[in-house]
Amino acid sequence: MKKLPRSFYLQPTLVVAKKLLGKYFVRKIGDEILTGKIVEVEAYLGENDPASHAYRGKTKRNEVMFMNGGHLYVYFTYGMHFCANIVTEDAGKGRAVLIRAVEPLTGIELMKKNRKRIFTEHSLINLTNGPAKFCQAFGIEREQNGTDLLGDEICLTDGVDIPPSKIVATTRIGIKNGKEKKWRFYIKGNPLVSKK
DNA sequence: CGACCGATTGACT
DNA sequence: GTCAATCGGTCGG
Repeated sequence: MKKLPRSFYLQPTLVVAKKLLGKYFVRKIGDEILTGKIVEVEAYLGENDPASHAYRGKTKRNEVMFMNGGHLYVYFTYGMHFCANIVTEDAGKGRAVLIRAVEPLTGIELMKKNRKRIFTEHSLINLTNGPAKFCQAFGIEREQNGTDLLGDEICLTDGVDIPPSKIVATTRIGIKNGKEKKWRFYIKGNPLVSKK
């Protein structure tokens, strides 16, 4: 599986968001390799987007969003959860794509261990079908904020091709401002897409 | 400095 | 369906 080059992340954010569907998110923890196929994302367009953390400019919290594309922006919210974003475009833009859900492929036992909830049955639905669940399963916390996705710890690789007819565009979840924009994308019919 | 609230989740009526 | 958990960022006084 080929690692995505820097140039992939420097494309326009909405293009990257759609192309991220079907790509593999790879996270190395010691000898274990966790892999998940990205099935749901949301785009946040920096200074033009009132829902984005970068809307009011660069701060200590969101400075990673203003690095050049191909870095990981991790933020803490609701006093207990982490969410992970893929930074896009050139430095200074403050744009990123939130990973909302992935389909577990490898390292599933470790993902289960990382999640507090106990998974008895065959169903893996609740393992990674939400932005904070995905972070928990993949062990992504404050420490991973700013990680370069061209390094060894975390990277993205070519996954499977998703034809445009399988991509659904709809409004984003859990925000108040800018909620009319259809900047949430997911793979049609995939059972791991988060619901609401 | 204090009040409010969030790119959420899971437990409970 | 409702709601608490839990804390750091942001905004108003």
